[in-house]
Amino acid sequence: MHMLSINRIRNSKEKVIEGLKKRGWNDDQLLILNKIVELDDYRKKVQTQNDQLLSERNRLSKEIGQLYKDGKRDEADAAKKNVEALKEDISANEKSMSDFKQSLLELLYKVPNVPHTKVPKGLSDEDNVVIKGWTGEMPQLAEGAKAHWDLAKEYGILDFELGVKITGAGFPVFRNQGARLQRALINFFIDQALEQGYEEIVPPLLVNEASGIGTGSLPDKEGQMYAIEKDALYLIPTAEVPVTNILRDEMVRPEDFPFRYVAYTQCFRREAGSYGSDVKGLNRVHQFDKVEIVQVQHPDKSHDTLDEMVKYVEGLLQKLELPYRILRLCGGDLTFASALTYDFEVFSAAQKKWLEVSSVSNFEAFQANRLNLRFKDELGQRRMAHTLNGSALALARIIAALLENNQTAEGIVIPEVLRDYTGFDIIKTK
RNA sequence: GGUGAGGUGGGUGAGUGGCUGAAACCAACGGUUUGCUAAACCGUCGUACUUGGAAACAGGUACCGGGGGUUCGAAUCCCCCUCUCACCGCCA
Repeated sequence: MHMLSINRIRNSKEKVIEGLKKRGWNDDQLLILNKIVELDDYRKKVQTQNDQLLSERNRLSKEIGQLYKDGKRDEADAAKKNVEALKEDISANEKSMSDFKQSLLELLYKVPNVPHTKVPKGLSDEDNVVIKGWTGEMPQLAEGAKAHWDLAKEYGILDFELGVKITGAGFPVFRNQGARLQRALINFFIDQALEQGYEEIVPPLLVNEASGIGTGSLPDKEGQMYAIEKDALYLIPTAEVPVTNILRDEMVRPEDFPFRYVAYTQCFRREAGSYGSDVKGLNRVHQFDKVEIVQVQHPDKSHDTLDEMVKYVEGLLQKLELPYRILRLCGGDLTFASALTYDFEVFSAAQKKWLEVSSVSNFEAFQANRLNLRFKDELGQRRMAHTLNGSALALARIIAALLENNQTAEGIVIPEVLRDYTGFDIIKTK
């Protein structure tokens, strides 16, 4: 879990409260904020006290050294007794300080990011606001149009059963033109990002614990990540994890803003507990491909950057000629770390369903607090950088929509922009 | 997997119990000099927490890979962990 800085809770409590209410926090839950400040007050008090004791100990120790040099053994031994008394107090203080810190952290980890003022109130996805709906034509499918899992079979491009045999449910096997379509999309997305000036990254797919904590993927309560216990490593659920950690524990130069990274990776999600029609076919799988964009930006500019990223993702969907809509997530649907998130959904015509294909978020300083990602501003003050990321895009569901929307009597038509990448313009049966 | 050597500030690298928050050099920043550039010279130059202060700043504490221990006192001694490097083994 990421966290809010205590100072933010101290200094702008009203705004924090207002924001958390948007997430549906009630008065009882809000009491946590008071407890946090209270605990921190205690911590400060104890620390100040302890620092004085340590200061005293240091002073006496120096004296003892001097006394020994001067050959005044008796006086030195007497002074030692004094220090020993101090030591008991010190260790008691330290114990209570670490207890305070522990409880403080436990509380802090429960507090999600404060939603941006633009975030609408609401408890569930029903309260998300469509800020841009689809006004164009919807795909006109012939009678008997098939869902992508049936098309997959018919054209021999995607095999779910084979995946079950090799690994288990949720690990589809792409083959033939399906495999090539997948690779074409990856290259198309990366090339598009490169044109925008993103730096391409090929990160590790396994991360250590520190990286998992840095982006808030750990501690992993829901068991969302695949863990390799023997080596204390985790399979990444998204490229966000390794890529955002590039700048963990760094003090960056403000003139280097924005940092812009694009990374294609496979993503692994246990999706524990999910079931039903939502998980059919490519709608939700344990392993999928995704091209992710990550930016690290100056706090004053991060929301402009968010808008820019939203526009960029929108452009991708336009080029793929997919019907899409953009949603601004309400407080209740916002992820724990996000201050403002836009979701992109494409219409998958045969399922008659909107499928989420991208989520673009500004985490503001929430992640940076945990990542310890800072910069020195014009005044020499240290400040937390803002982090943002977005899928651009997640492949599995894009393929689902492409297959369904572009099916014709002749075969599945490949969008214009992808043809140079696929090397064919239609998927046909053998 | 085996053996050996190491992790010190942005970098290189001194430092084997008190005078070391840490030499020196490099980089960086500010300044002097200069027609400009370079050079030279002078100065500044870690982070976190905390106390006082509106602030500039001043004080205190902690930090030399991480954790624990010995000691009046630890970068320095002891234990555990971890990472890096080298060589060997295995291997895409």
